[in-house]
Amino acid sequence: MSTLNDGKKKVTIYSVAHEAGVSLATVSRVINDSSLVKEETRKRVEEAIVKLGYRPNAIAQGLALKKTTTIALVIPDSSFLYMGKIINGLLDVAKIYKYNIALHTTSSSINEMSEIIDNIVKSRADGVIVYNDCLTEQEVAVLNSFSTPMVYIGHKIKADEACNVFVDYKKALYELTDKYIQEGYKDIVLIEDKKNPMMMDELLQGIKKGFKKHNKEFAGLIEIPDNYHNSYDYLNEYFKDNKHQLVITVRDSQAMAVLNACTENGISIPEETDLVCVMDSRYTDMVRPRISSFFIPSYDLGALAMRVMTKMLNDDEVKEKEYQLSYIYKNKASTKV
Amino acid sequence: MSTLNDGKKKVTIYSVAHEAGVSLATVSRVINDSSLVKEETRKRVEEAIVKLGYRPNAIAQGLALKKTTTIALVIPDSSFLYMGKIINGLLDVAKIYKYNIALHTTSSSINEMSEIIDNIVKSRADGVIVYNDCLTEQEVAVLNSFSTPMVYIGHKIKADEACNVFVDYKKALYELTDKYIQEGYKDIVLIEDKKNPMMMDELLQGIKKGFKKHNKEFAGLIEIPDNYHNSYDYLNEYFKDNKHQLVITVRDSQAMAVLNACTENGISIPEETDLVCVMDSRYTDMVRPRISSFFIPSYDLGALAMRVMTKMLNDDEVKEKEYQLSYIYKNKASTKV
DNA sequence: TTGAAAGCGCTAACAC
DNA sequence: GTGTTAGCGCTTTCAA
Repeated sequence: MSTLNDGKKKVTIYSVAHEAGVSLATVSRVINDSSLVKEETRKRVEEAIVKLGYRPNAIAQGLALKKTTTIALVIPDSSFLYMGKIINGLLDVAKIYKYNIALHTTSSSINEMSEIIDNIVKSRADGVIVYNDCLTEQEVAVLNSFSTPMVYIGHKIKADEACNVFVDYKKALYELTDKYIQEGYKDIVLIEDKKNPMMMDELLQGIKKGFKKHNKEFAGLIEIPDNYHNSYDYLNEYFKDNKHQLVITVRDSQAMAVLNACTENGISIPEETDLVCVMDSRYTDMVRPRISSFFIPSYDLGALAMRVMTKMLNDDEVKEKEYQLSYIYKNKASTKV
Repeated sequence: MSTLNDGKKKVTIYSVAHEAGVSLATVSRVINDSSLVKEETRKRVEEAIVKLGYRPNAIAQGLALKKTTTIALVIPDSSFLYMGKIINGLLDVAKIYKYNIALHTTSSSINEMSEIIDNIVKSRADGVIVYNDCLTEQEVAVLNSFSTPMVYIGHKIKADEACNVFVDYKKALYELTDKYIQEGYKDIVLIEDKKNPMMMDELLQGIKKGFKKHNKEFAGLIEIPDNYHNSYDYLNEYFKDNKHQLVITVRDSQAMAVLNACTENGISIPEETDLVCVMDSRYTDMVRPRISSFFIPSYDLGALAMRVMTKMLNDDEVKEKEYQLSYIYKNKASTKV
């Protein structure tokens, strides 16, 4: 009977103004908490708003104010297990500051990346938060030319306009390597992770530095296929003829592939081989033996990134550009040292 | 020296029109691929666009066209491991149709949920894709009153205006239960997952139906604490005095908790107890023994949801409202049957 | 304390 | 083919 919610009633600021018998300017003042509105008028307007079920149109506000209160987030399309915590951190503080998050994922195609940038620019996001390798210098330049504030998660970047939120993986691996060499370990290998080239680079640097300190040279980088099943098959063959004192992997799935391949080839962990997974995940605690790993504060990485972003958006000049968070090494059952 | 990228040059459709010596209407026609533009003019405009680095302002377009080409996605803030694949599927087809995704996560607080809805309405998303339990009927009603197209992922909902994309978990569990009872199993238990009440309900219905078929009554629902560590501790105690023929869990972490707790209490899987994890994940293949599970087509669930959404946005009337995807049972090393 | 009016950048009739 | 103009829904001076 009633036509209240029937058709697509478009309630605008005009409808409210009309209903309340005021001008649209006054309504605008009310919804923006401007103080210069008589209490009585405010009440009338608020009633009209409720009565009509009015919600300000953020798009129109965006046009008028030249800001969208949305932040673009660019992440790789692969591992949501790791990105998940970052996203949670990010969204939690985005909520506090009333920012929306537009999610963009990158697959490897380079062509596609410029489309994403284009998209972000068109959508006039107030800022961009980018994970690691996702952007090239060129793309950063495009963003900069539109003076879009940017924060990088995961590693340091040189771009003038960008802030960085990161963990010092180089240091982590340096310390680990150093410790192991001091314990007399000689045969240390690192399993490559093709999905994280930048991070790999840092890890390698850390290990090399550790070796150099002891006047040795690192030559233990092992390339394996991409996904779990392929890499497991590969390693299953590999460990038929090879054995190492310490194996370091980047992600949990690689560590588990090593664990399974070793076990099935009669190499016991940690008795014969120590195993360390750089990036912690809950699953490293679920397998047996539990896998030693670094706790990476992913949630905080995300939360901090967003916090820094709001800072850039509000303060004109952000003094601090680099924010380093620290890891914690968790010694578990897969290592003797 | 040059001021090209220096200040925040705001290049609008006017700048381009001026640069090309045409009216803004013509520029609009060019960027919208309207055919009625002389080739020569088009070229001139395109050059001006490149020269000035012009990108249409999606916000202004949104205002003029009354659509934003963004879809709001509402998911629980917990497991990105499972949501990850759904998101990937969703984003892949969103890219094809040039839609943006605004990500919203819900924590349990009810208060907060209405804020999210408010936010979505204000942002004038063209549509909303919601995972499972995330919305109450009331909230659906609000969305409907703004005639926002909606698709639900994960289970059937009765809302008139919404489409559903789902997997029939009830049937899956019914079949599983039936098979096991036929094999003579009597002592079957289901571990509760508090994070997925709706899904739990379906699973329970399926099991009960299976029991009823054999004139039995199911009474094996086990409540355990929420996260992995607590539930592992709990189960470690539990399996000191208990043993079952078949244990069913919802997620991989629960299955692994059961696996570890059983093993550490001398209950061997699958010799003494069969273990099934309903929701497949790569990790169920990484532990030993590999855990039997259902393959859930998460990626397709996401992709289909987005596809259905574009359909709703383009066709006025969508005939098909329910889209069922099928699971595949994967019999692995944790089960004898 | 309130209202009138000029944008914000773009699309879409409607003219020419 | 191309230009003119009236919105889209809101914010924000500037007057009153």
